[in-house]
Amino acid sequence: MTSSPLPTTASACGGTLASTPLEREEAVDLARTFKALADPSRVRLLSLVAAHEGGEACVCDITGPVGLSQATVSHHLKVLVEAGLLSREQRGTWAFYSVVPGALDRVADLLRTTTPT
Amino acid sequence: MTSSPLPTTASACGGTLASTPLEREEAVDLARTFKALADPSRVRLLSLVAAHEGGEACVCDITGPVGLSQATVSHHLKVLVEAGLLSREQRGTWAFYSVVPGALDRVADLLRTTTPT
DNA sequence: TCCCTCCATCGACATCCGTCGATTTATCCG
DNA sequence: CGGATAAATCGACGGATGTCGATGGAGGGA
Repeated sequence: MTSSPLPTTASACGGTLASTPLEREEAVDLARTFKALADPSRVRLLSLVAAHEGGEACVCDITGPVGLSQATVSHHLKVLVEAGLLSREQRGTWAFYSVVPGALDRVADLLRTTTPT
Repeated sequence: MTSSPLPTTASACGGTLASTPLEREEAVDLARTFKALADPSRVRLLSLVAAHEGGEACVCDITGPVGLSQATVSHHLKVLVEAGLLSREQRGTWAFYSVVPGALDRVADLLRTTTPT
């Protein structure tokens, strides 16, 4: 089981990163998400998928623009999927990736220090 | 100079990660910030400093709770400072670290997909 | 059936990164 | 000055990670 979706521990407690000292486990969860975003290629891939027509893109759509080999792109997309940031849908020969709705916002909420009423 | 503060490129254009395909340089900037957050120890240190009395803490305050050697804590704090997330103030023999106001919120804004009016 | 396209996986390689003990630097106090 | 405390830096080591070419496997079309 490699599934390690977005961290809900801290957010479930209503706490943000800055409000309470995180426990070791919470910190590991949070860092796992940031680790997925901690690579220029992945950040770029994420934005390319998000900005692509229909909000989804297949590997061949983005291999060119990002300037990486197909193997590397596949690898990065897998990392983003396992982080719960992208979702994958197989359609015929193609694999379409799209941003998981609300995923980025959930991460943003954990960082916010000013709690909007 | 190792100073590489928070990325303003994307935010200056009013664009978030998901709105427009990022250029290579913007992606590198963004990833640099995420890289600083991509380690459980650093995430934990950040929250410990933020939650500490007065919003600041010296190295000796947090070395115990985080369970790492003094050298490692110093190293992580330096990374967080260079990422623009923490600030350092020398006071006597002690070095006090505190969260840079608005730094985390600025990162959160880059992730947000729903643009608040 | 045969082949072509799309993509995931594998194996390998170089580099980066987290961690530590030891040392150095800086500051304060008697 | 001399000793003690706080923290940064150094050097080293093991493990994680990004990248690639090559291979494999699944679909679709002629």
